[in-house]
Amino acid sequence: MDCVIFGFNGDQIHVLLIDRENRLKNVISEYALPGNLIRDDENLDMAAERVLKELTGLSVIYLEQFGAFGDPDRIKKKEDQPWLKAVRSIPNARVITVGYCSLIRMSDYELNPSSFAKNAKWMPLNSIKKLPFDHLKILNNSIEYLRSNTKIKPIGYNLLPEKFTLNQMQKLYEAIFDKKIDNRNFRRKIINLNILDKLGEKQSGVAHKPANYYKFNKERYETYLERGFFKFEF
Amino acid sequence: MDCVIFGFNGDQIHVLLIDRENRLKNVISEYALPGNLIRDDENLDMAAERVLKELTGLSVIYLEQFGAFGDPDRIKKKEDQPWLKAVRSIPNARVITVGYCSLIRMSDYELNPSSFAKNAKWMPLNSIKKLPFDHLKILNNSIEYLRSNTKIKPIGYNLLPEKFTLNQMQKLYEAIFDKKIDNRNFRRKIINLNILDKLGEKQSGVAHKPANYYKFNKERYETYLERGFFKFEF
DNA sequence: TGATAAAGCGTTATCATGACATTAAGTAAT
DNA sequence: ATTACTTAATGTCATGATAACGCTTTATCA
Repeated sequence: MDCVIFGFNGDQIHVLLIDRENRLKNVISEYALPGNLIRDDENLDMAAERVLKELTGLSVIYLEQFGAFGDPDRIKKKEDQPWLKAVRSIPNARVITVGYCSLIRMSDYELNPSSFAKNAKWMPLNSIKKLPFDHLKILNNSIEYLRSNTKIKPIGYNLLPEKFTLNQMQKLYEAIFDKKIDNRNFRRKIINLNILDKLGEKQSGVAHKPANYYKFNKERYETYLERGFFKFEF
Repeated sequence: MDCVIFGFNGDQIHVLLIDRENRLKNVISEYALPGNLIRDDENLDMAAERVLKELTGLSVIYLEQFGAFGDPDRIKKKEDQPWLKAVRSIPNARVITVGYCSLIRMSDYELNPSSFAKNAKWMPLNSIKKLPFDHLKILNNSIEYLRSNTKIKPIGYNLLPEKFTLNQMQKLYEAIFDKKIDNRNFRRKIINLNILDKLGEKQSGVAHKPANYYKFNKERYETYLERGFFKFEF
């Protein structure tokens, strides 16, 4: 069970990683996706929730399964052995993992790592070049999943602040798809979905024309999702 | 590891099931998705291929993973116990399964079931109301996967006969989406994809205007897939 | 030779898309 | 008070895709 948690801070996509360092047992500092074994009495969704909570302190997140990974040699890299020996009762047992991912707004969640993981931290997606096991592959698959999913349903509901400006939302899309989007076309498309409410409020204290705040209309957003709808691209 | 193999006979979608009957060990006749345990030395894709081959005799099929299933009680149904006791060394061990699916043309494959499964047979999708374990859930998930996938890439390449008429192809789409499609619009859209070659040949022996045969142009079809493309609906 | 059955063609109105430039509304500096 | 600066916000047009729809063609069969 491994979790890929994407966070957005208004500018960049980040991924939540934990440090597996364990000095007592001679495991050097290294960041990895939060993951652990599944227990016999829980289903996969529950396991994902529990593992994430235990390792990072995060809870009440909607997690989605995006794939299973089971190369026999995924835990055979030399540098991963000390950690396996330190924490697993059968260090070299075959392990198949199921990947779960989620999107959250970074500012909403305080990170409360348990003692198991010495640290949990946000890493900018672009700066992640190396991860233990097959975590890089898992991460890449989750990004692919995220992107293709975003084409099917509008995101942002779990990712943007309660109230936000259209330009913030646009930046989120630009971050996910890693490209510029025309702002007039973006606005037209989003507005026409009719799932946002324009609040009376405006930004204040900014040295330029203040933007209007919007929020998701929960009811219409959910109706929209239920209907199933497609073609959501830029 | 469970496999959902969809077949098309020109009219209806079928699913490949195996009969788990085992008289020696007191297991009564019942059809299930072909599935078995994963071995320690194979990856998931290989396991899916092997399991399918062993249970049904089918090989060289492109299998795609569509999900993992792991409710703790998925193997706890009373009526599934005799079979588990008959074939598993630890009958009540927790089992998580990974689902793979594929599409084939029924006429291409002779079914050569091994001794393990007394019989493999094609069942019309619509007539499947009950399956052991959580196989019904797995089947439903695979259909969902199939449909949403079909929106992203044109199918038929693995499913239609070598040469086929546009109306056959349309029937395939109608079967998958379970709805009528306007034939003029269907033709226009498919033709414009430019991945089919019109053969000179026509049907013969039919009591009406004979249809032209088409076939996939492998090269253009693959170029098309590589580019990645979206919006394939009716 | 006429009935029947499916194949196959073409038009039109509507809608979504992408490309593109200017004005509006605030703060900050002088 | 004026000007500079920065981001928000808006409108149009040409193009391409889509859905809805009716009629003609080509074969077999009676």
